Amino acid sequence: MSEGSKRRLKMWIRLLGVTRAAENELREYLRLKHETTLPRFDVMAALYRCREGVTMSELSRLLLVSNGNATAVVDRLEREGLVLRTPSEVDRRTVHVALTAEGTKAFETMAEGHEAEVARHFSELTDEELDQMTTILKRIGR
Amino acid sequence: MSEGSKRRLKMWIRLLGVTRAAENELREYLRLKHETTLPRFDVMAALYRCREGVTMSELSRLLLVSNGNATAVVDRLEREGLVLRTPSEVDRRTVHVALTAEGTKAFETMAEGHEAEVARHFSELTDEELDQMTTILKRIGR
DNA sequence: GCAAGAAATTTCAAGCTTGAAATTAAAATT
DNA sequence: AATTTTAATTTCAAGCTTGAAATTTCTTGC
Repeated sequence: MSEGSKRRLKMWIRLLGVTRAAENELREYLRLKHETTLPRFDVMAALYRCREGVTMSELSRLLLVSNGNATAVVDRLEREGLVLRTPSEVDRRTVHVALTAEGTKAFETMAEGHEAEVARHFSELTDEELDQMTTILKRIGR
Repeated sequence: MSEGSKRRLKMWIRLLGVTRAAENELREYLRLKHETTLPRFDVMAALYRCREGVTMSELSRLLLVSNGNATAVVDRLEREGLVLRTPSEVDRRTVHVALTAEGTKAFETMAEGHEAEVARHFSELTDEELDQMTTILKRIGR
């Protein structure tokens, strides 16, 4: 194996560790302060960004999860009255999902604290490091 | 909300996306080429790094997952003969887990391709970016 | 128009994951 | 020495996640 691949592997292992640690903190915040979970929050965040609503396929593509997964989480959120499925008029295969008024309100309540937790977790980074990081991550994501 | 917290949030969202994308590729590699899963691979990788074996607590701390999770994955790996639990002599509460000879061999077979996949996924990064990234990630992890 | 193929969603089984409760054992306190 | 506290692990229910199969609908090529 090449030298470069070893260095990339080590970077990947650190990346995974940092991501897991942050996820664990966010999970705890959502559980303790809002009695919800990270997957639910992620779906709601995606729908908040796309106010007009998205199809199930778009949702799973946005979150990089399987369609079965999206279905399951949306099912639960719908049961709780936080999101709404609307069958499309033009294409009867597709479904539009969007936050309800209640869901929007619930998300806004959580989002501020969520952002604060993220900021706290990455508070040690300087502005320059933040820029470098963002630039590099953008390049990886194509 | 402060300007800095918004920038950190955006960075976090990108970080999450990059991590998920890489995980999805690695998951596919492990499934197609080795008929196994990422969680199983992660446990085996941790045990490969600690050849002498670790306790269940150490394992879940290393992987940043719950102990219940570690128990479940180790259960399955043990059923498949890839890892072995050994009760400690000194402290009858603790258990040592280690790869079996078969498990070690299986891991080595997978590891090379895994490293190659990681290298491929991050191939676009320059040496300098790799350094910057690793340095910053180290700082976040304390 | 119709059959074949492609696309969107759901369903399903199996595995993953969490957090809390239960169990067992060691350590600390009285 | 007995009691309390702390620690390591497992168990459990509920939810999360995947990938494959099934279903329904649209599209495409005859």
